[in-house]
Amino acid sequence: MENGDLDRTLELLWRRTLGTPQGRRGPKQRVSVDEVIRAGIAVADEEGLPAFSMRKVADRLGLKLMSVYTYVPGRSELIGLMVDEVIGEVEHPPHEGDLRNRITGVARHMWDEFHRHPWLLQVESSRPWIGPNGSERYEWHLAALEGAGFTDLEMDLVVSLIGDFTKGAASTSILARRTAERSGITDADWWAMHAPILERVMTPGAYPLSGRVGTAAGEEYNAIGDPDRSFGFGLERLLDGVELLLKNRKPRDVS
Amino acid sequence: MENGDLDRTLELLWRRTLGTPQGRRGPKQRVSVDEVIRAGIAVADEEGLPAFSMRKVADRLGLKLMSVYTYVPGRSELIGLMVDEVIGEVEHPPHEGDLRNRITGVARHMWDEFHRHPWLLQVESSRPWIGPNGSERYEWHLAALEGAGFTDLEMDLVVSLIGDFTKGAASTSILARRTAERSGITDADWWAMHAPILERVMTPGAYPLSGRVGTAAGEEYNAIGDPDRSFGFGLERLLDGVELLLKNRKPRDVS
DNA sequence: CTTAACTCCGTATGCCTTACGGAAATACGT
DNA sequence: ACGTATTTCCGTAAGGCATACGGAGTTAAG
Repeated sequence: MENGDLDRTLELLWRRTLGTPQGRRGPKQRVSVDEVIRAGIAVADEEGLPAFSMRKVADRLGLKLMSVYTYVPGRSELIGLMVDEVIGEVEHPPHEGDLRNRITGVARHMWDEFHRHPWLLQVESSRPWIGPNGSERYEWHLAALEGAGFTDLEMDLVVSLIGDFTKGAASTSILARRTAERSGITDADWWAMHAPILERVMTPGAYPLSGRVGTAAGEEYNAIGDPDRSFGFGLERLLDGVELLLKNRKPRDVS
Repeated sequence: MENGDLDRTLELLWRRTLGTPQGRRGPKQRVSVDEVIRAGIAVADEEGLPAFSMRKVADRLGLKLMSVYTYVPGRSELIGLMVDEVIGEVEHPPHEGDLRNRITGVARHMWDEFHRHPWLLQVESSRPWIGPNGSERYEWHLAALEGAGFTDLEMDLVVSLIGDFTKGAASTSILARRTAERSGITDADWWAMHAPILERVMTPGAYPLSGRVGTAAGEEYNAIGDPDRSFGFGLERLLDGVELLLKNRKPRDVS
């Protein structure tokens, strides 16, 4: 990616023309960049990022492979456009209630988004493509915390904390769902296949806690785990911890 | 993967022979399964999982591509073996001190492991291959919580919480590191390339909080973020939250 | 009505996994 | 001692992938 592609991709993201206003000669484009982006999202929704290919996008648009490259510079830039598009899909509702409510809203918003488009978890991006919807998202996250008593730095740290935890939890949840779908094997079947072999191979009594806790969890969940419940439980602990940070400080401010 | 591969892979993981004790005829194997696993780890360490290929493993061993398949059933099974091998690399120290100390130890142990072998984050696995080192790891995680006053179910939930958060935070950290290494561009340079374009494209004053907090964070970190610090900060909040769960219950037990 | 600009796409390069089958090497059974 | 079953190593081929490059055809500007 050289500078030309950077300019080009930011133009596409912000739907603005910065350089030469693009000549009008030559054949009309058969589809629009938006259609390319939406086709890309459809492919990724259905098959995940590893199976996402430029050819499949082309097929879906009725174009041949190489024509797609006249709309977007390349695969990774298209993915950047898809991400920003998807962030803009659902309105960011105004924040309401106390801090606890606000943060819960932010975390669940992310959680739902990951489940709507699981491939978001497979996009490897520090240094994201900065688009209008991503920018609005960060602003919305910060707005949830504004006025609660955090320093600016703490606001950034808390946003990271929510994001990291939600990302980790969602990734567990989505992996479990995808594994079940793709393999066509339930957790119970999977365990039934492993148990007899493992019994022969493990030293009996070697893992007492795992046995006890694993059994308790297995009976409660009827599965290896319950990702929704883990997310809910973790979020409550996390909120307790964040509230405590403010409680421990506020008395000093008052005195 | 059919049942033959499951048996075979569990045999390899636990270094045990379950079925027929394998005949001794034919040419000797030129390398050992352990060498294959170590070669795989070396490739993954250097290039990451997406670039990890059976051919590169073969090259490193002085074998031709297809010979590797006489040692392990396939790519994903080899990755399973690599994961368990890597988990066994560093001893699990006995847990010491109070709950806070113990959980911190567990979380930092995971954090370090992810940084030692970043490709662990790219292994997509609910339903992991169950090997001896992974089993010992789960037992060790639970042992950190045993006796603190959790129910069995809570023990499982707290382990998930630590894991999810650490995974999310480590993934941010490693992505930042890898991006910097691969691109050869610092965060500052990256921002210097974007800023002038974004200024032209964003409505001025559209993102007041982002501007304020982003500037504060940028000045503090001299980078987009400080993943180590985020991890430390998040872990403290999380520990506060987990401790609170016990504090709120213990008085009832006493009364 | 020429020509510049643009779209669409064929081809080629160089990756990847893994199914299949053949050749060579080895040790067991007799 | 010798045939034969077994095993290893590997060549080939099928069916994927991104993208560089250049050519053919289409359209609008001058």
